Amino acid sequence: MAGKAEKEHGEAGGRARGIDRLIQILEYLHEDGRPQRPNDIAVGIGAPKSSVYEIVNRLVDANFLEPFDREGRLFLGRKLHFLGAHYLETFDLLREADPTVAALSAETRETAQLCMCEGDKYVVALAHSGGRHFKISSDIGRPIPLTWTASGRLLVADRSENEIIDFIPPADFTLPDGKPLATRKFLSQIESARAEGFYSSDSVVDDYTHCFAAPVRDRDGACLATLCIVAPREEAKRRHDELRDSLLRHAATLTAKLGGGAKRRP
Amino acid sequence: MAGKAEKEHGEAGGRARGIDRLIQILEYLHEDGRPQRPNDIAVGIGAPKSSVYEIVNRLVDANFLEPFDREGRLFLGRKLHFLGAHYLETFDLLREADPTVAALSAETRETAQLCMCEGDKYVVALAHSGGRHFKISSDIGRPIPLTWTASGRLLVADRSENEIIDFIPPADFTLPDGKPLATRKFLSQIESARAEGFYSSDSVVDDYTHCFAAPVRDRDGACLATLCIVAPREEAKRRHDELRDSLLRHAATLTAKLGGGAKRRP
DNA sequence: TATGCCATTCCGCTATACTGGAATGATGGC
DNA sequence: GCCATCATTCCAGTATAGCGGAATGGCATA
Repeated sequence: MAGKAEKEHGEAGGRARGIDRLIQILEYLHEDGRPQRPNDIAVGIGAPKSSVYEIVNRLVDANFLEPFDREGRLFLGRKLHFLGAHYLETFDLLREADPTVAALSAETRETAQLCMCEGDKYVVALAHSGGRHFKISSDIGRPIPLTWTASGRLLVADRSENEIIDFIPPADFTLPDGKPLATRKFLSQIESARAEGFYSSDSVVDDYTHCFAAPVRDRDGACLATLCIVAPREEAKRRHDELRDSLLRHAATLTAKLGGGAKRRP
Repeated sequence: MAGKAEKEHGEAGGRARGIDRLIQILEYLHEDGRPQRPNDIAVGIGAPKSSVYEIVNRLVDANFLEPFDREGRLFLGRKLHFLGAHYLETFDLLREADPTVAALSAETRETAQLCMCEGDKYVVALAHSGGRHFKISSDIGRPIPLTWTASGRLLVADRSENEIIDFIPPADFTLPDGKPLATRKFLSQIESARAEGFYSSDSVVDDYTHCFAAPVRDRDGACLATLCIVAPREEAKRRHDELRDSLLRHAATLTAKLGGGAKRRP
């Protein structure tokens, strides 16, 4: 589960099994983000065309993929939405969190998200855009280095310094602009996040947003996820305290709903 | 694509391919609705245990399945949520409809849904529960005969009588209580729904709700989906006109949004 | 501790799914 | 119209994925 010795499946070498091809195809479309032809997919994942055509047809039959246009492009299918919705209903954290995220977004009129670790990366698990149609970032489920986000500081804050260094891939200490993030600096930011139970910073992914993050804890006090607000920098500065308070209040409510809130784990 | 000569994949006979097993497993968990052990899944879909264990492990690695408890039960995984969310963003109708469904639900304080055809069946594609926590029906994506629902009348109303009879499997003219639905009656209900641009009736699936449905149309006037309200029968009777008007208004807005030139992005 | 039941893992065999490459079809430029 | 280019489908061979069955492990109850 942890992020160390991750066995690679879609590996090079001999022939691959259908299952792995299937997973590759879905993940590829998800990551690439745009509808593609079977041929493009084959090239994209480096698989034989004949195999991809064969599997893709089966996936269309099952509504895991869906025809997108008349040029033969395909994209993720409706069935995935159905399965995903079912997952949400069953998974306590997200089920409970969804109304909270919606309420926070409605109250602040900014984009609100629930973020989590996925392996050694950060992902947005839920998002509600604020009133303005600024285009919700909406990269739900797209993994990003933990180091790039305010939430990341909180998500790793339960670990010791050594564990953190061990946990985060060295490559992730390079920011999107190519500049390095000093380990020492990162650790001290984490220390501050841990102490405050809150962290906020300008996004390093874009040039115009500021992100506020607060931890959502289980009953052992472990940080399961972060609730966060993404706002234009202007707005974030002007309404800093208001947004922070709103965020902290909702995060506390959600933690309470989950039966959490105790201190640290034993 | 239509619902006639559907080639069966998970069929009996020789050995099955992994892809088909995978799809079977996910659909089985979705339909059964509760977390299961690999062994239960194997029995449930009638597949060899060794195969299911093997595939299930791979699916857990890929987060398509997720450990559910410490007794080894598994359920649909987070990745499915991510893929499903991505589908939603890309699919105009659902992306546009989501705020409408939310608004309708908020305004009426009843459960609101967007329903569509899936092959020759009816499915709920989006749902927002009303204020009360009556437990949202929330069978998102679970196929139901079109004949069982108010929405079904509208969803087939674009077809001729012969086409309808041809389209709907004979078995679906049996209602959940085992009684038959007369073809003639069904057709005349459709005629009425078509004329009114609205249909409402008590649910035949349960004994305490009433369902209001209105069409959402594309620019050619075809019924893409229905917007609907599910309310307790008491409430539905008392607030009948109010709920109908609210529904029709939102359905018209949504139709306008889509007809205004909504297009898919390349 | 012994016993029975069931879930899970292990293992060798072989039917077949995946593949490479070639044939066919579609598209667009000239 | 006639190529050139690329997407898609067809096909036969073989590496291997899926299978059955047997071994192991877990967890009760006696």
